[in-house]
Amino acid sequence: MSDDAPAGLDFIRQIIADDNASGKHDGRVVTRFPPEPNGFLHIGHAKSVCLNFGVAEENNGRCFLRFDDTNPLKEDQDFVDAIEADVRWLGYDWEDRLTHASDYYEDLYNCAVQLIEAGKAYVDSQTPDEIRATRGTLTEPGQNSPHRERPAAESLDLFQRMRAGEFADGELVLRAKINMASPNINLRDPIIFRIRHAAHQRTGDKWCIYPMYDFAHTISDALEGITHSLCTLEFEDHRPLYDWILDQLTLPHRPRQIEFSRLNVAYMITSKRRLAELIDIGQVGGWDDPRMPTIAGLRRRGYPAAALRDFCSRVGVTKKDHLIEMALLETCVRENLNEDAPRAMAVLDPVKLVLTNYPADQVEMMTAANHPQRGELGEREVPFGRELWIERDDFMEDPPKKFFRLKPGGEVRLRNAYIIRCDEVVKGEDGNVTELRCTYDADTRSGLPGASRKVKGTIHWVSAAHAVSAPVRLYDRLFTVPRPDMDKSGRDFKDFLNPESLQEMPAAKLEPVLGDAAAGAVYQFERTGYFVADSQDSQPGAPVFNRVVTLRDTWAKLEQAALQELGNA
RNA sequence: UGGGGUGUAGCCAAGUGGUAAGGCAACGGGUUUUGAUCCCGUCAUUCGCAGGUUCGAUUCCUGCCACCCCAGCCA
Repeated sequence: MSDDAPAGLDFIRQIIADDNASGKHDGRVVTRFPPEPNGFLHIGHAKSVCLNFGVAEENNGRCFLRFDDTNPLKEDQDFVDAIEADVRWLGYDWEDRLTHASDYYEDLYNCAVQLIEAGKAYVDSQTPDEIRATRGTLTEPGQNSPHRERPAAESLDLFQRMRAGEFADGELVLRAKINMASPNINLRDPIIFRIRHAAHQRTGDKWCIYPMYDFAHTISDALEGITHSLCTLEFEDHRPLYDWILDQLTLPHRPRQIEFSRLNVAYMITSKRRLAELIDIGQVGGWDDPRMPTIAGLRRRGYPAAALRDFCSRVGVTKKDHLIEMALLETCVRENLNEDAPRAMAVLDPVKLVLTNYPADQVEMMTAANHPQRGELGEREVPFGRELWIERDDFMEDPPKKFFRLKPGGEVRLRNAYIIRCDEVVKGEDGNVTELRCTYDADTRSGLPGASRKVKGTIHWVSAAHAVSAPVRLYDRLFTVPRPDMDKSGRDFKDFLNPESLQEMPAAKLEPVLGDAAAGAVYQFERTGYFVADSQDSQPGAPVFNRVVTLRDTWAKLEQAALQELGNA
């Protein structure tokens, strides 16, 4: 995926390489990506997808896409479909290895029976409150359940009747018998099966008892022959339970769990619960809103899958808590898009410019390259006339030093066309510029010898007579602080929403080719950024554009530095 | 004050007993009809802190400090 010189293997790939060298699994590498279908995948999942599928690919191994569907109350087939689409879009293929924890419900039940018969699990009749109250705290041990020593035969009978539907939700629970005094709370007789009279999206009403994560996940790993079960750090203290389960049961294979730190990107949140909340309150349009950190959102935003893969690879895999700067993600996107995106001109915030010495009825077709570095991408004709739209930002009446764009009496090049001079500034009642009256230098048309005359600035434009109008949306970060979910003062993440995360440009004027942009097509609007024709809202001949990312902008940086200077003075 | 983790530049991240890779960012310079791209250069006498072992430590030992995770019949 990356052609960069390999910087040593990350610790997981190192473990795998060592296992391969020692012949631990006869050289087999089997991994799995195990999402719960209770929401859309986000950028953090992308890291896990790339790791699990990537590591398998690199070692001629296999990777399962396994849905961890053990909680019918929260899960939904729509999420299953979305997750499959996202993984596929990211560029990975699970071939025939699409599985579900629910595929193993019968095995899981049998494993539970095995545990009960071995005296390693018991049915507890305590209420949820009692169980919570006797679990102890971080510093105090828990107390044994009064039913802990219930005879195996009795537990077995109760467990069978739990399955048969004789009890209500919460009435009974199956617990592993480990150690209520363990300093690791996960080992204090964890619940492994609970009653839930709820229809499951795959098994329907067949079951009314459902396994808990630790039990289902561990055994699913073993049944699938997973060699390296990669998960995030918060499961680190579940590993003793994972290993305990493997120790008690007769399973065909012994997987190993390895934990790595989850991906955190500044100004983003990756909590499905919180993302769902943003949708509920109407802050965003849905899971695929272009501002969402979901795979679907990033895709709709115009981020290429290859850029996401590159990002995950550049971020690395460690056990360190980190906060990746957005700049890295944006660099990956720009690098990818710069390669292939055809260039075009679009004026986002237009102001009228009239060439007073240009014939009113004349139209010239200007030749423009579709890519400055890749001639093979061809050229196109762009109509030019007496009245043009230019970017409001590209004119300043009283500019600072080093402003290379248009100013009264100043010259600038119109990209792919002529050098012009600004003669007159027309303003409205409110003092805003309504029109710039300029003259063009006929000798300086692009391609003509006179074009070699140097002027400091080049600006983009669109012929007013030929302009296509289209909605353009500018997106910015959803939050105003790097860690909206980690506020020390206890404020809610919603308190940090960026009111300017979406800015609509209703008057944008595009050059004609852009009017035919196909949904999903990405262009570089020269000097402003990369834009994608929205996959949902674009109609044939009537595109709606989303800004993917801005171009790197040295001028904006200078301006900001100047402002900072003023502020400090 | 229990248990489990983690601490290498602004942000990531290699290195794990022999004297600090690489990327992003930043900053300088060159090319440029995108202030884009591209190219060149600069950017840790130092590896959370304090001791110790050693000819020599980011790497080994001891102590301390900081941060993250865990008390769902969620995953």
